[in-house]
Amino acid sequence: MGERVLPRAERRRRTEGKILDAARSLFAELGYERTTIRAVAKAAGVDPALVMQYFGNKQRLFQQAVRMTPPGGGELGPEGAVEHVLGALTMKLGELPQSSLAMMRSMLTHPEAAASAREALGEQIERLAEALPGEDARLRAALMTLVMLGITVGHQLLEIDELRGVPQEELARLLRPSLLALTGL
Amino acid sequence: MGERVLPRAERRRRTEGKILDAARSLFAELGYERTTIRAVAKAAGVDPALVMQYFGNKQRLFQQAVRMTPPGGGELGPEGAVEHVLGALTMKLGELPQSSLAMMRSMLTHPEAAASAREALGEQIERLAEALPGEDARLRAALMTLVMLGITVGHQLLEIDELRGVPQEELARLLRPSLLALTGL
DNA sequence: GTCTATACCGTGATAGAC
DNA sequence: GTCTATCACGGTATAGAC
Repeated sequence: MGERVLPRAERRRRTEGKILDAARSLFAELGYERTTIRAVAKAAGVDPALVMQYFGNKQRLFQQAVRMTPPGGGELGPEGAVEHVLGALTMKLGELPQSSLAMMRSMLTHPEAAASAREALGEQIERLAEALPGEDARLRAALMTLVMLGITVGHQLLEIDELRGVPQEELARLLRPSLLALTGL
Repeated sequence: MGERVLPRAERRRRTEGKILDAARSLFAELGYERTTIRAVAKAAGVDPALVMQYFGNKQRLFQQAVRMTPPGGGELGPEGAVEHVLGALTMKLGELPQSSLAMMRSMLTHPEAAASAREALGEQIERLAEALPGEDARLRAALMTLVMLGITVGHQLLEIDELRGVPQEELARLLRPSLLALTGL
């Protein structure tokens, strides 16, 4: 036989991609427990058993779906750190990668998501701490990170009324003095 | 027959109490989905079907377990509002009522818990907004509330390393200027 | 009235048929 | 390489024992 138009490796890769896209979307919307393998398969247009075949179990499907390359941060002073943190807000409403939303959505109820969240937050805390002066830089960095976590959770996941439709620049403007106060200057 | 030592109404009340205590504890630790009726029943020392008999379904058991009387707040100015918000931190580590933790634990993955959380946060936002000046009092109040939500989630539920063992007074000291900056003074 | 036993359906997971 | 059969577990409904 001649060369196939779509080599099996390529075909497999595309199918995996469809499954992961569907999984990210459902995990982000429903969280780990309420997302069923069967629903992911249906959304991806494949057989449920195929999902198991590819990813082994639900847990590994989740891991693959939320896998993220943490953006490496450069060097910056306290003010730069504040702007960097606020920058997360300036992504427009389509915004945060679905993988982040999926991880956050499940971080309080799924142990694996909690571990991923702790790790991701820990990295951000460490990066921020390097830009802050003083003994308690890590503690202040942790508080800054959790402040933004609270805003993001309330805005993106809980969809608190008071924040609906508020432009991100407005949020950044209101939060900036608050975060600066946490830098310890 | 003479008077019963434990009238059935009293006996029933105690059984319900045991079930609700067990439910609160498990919901707070595991969240809604991972908490099973069977596990609640076992922890309470009763038959699983009895839980159904009393509460109808898991959803209503959850509602009863997280039911809380919101503390009515008095009148206060912006500084008083900040201290009031910070006061939530000063509860010692045993701390937040388990009903609150149960609600927060599930608020991102269980629709009913999300509704309860939105309602509870909305009440606090409204109370804070009354103490703040300016056009955007409600927005500022929402941000203050979400700031505290982020800290609480990171501290109590995610158990972020950097906050472990930090005295609540220290947290309050670091956060006070940040919250004051949000009052819009 | 209070509680127990049992059965049904959906979900994650495994083994094996086509 | 894809799908079916089957199992264990959890939410739920019902029957009936005490």
